[in-house]
Amino acid sequence: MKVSKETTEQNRERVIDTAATLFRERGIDGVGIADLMGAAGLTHGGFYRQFKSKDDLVVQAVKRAYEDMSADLRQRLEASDEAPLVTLVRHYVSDFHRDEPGRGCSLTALAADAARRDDPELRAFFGNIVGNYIALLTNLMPEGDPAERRNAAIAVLSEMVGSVVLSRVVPDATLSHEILSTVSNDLVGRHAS
Amino acid sequence: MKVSKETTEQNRERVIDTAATLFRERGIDGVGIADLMGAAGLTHGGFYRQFKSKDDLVVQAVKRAYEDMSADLRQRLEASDEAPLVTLVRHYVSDFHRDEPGRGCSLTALAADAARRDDPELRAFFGNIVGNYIALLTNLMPEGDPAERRNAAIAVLSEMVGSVVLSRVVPDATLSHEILSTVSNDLVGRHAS
DNA sequence: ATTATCTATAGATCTATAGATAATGC
DNA sequence: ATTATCTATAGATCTATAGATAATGC
Repeated sequence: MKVSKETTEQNRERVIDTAATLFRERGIDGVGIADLMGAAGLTHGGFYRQFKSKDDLVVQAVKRAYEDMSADLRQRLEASDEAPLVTLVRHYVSDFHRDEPGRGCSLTALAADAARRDDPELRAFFGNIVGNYIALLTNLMPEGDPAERRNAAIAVLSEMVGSVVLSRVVPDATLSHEILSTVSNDLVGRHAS
Repeated sequence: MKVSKETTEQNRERVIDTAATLFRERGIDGVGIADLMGAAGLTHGGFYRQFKSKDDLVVQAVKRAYEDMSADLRQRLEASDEAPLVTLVRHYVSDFHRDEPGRGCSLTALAADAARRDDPELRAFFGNIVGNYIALLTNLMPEGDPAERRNAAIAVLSEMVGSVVLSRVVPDATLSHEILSTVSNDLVGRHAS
């Protein structure tokens, strides 16, 4: 039952990847250790040699989710001919993002969950995510002095996050899509360079 | 141990009120039946004479939360001299709302939770909440044709909800407050009549 | 010999039900 | 007699731990 160091590391990485997806899909309380380890092809007993606790995994999974989302975003921005802000908004505020929470932004999938937890490390990392998005959007703002651009970035991030949260809870497909397309067009129209 | 019909009804109402608060504070999975009944001054065995299931209570608690929030909002709008949109935004996008999720809007506290549940009645009611907020905000828009006002309403609601969700997860008090004051000023400045 | 993973289980939850109890309301 | 609430408990989770097992890596 022992396994090579390389396989051990792969197993651990696979558990983190699986958790990053499942937590975003089902919420933190919606994923048990046995569930998770089963989904990663292991049994639950091995978990506590890989991680100190469930909270420990949660932090690592949220970090992984953010890294993956950031890398995906970077690729999309490099591959696109449009203004980066337009590419970002069109991708974030989309039916795709709504329907694929497990591959999407933790701010839409897990922020409300995380806000209720008092784990300082988790909360600090969410603070970093928010700060990084604000910094990114501030840089992408086409006009205004630095303070104006930061304010615009905060407004845009709030609108992006809110629209995805609302679109996910609304069961009527027409209204759900209307929210996303309206916000996407509003942001692109208001801030396109 | 039996109790008068009047007291019975009071007890039931108190359980719903307690649930409306606790679910918003701790999330739906964060409140057990025993917890809830204890907080309402009863024992957990009585729960299933009052409600068909936990899901049944969840729907009623979210409805109660919405009714209470709506009544409070109506009072504030009536009592205020400012433009209703300004009063609404200043109240919704505020440190008070951030710090009192148990008395606030379910869209900020529970929408992400609810989006993961497949209870059609719960989802339908969240759809109604979103639809009602959009209708209210559409009416409060100072200018534009109906389609423009509806689009603006959707954008404003998204920004309101997003700002409160973000402010709650950010542990740094300065950044958290900055998000709320920036969004509040942005919305008031952009849409004040 | 070491150790990654396994099986098994402890102890604490959780939702839900069963049956006892005691006060209301016919 | 009816019934709202109580105590007690079933059965299914959940996080976490203990000890067995078997393959790696010295």
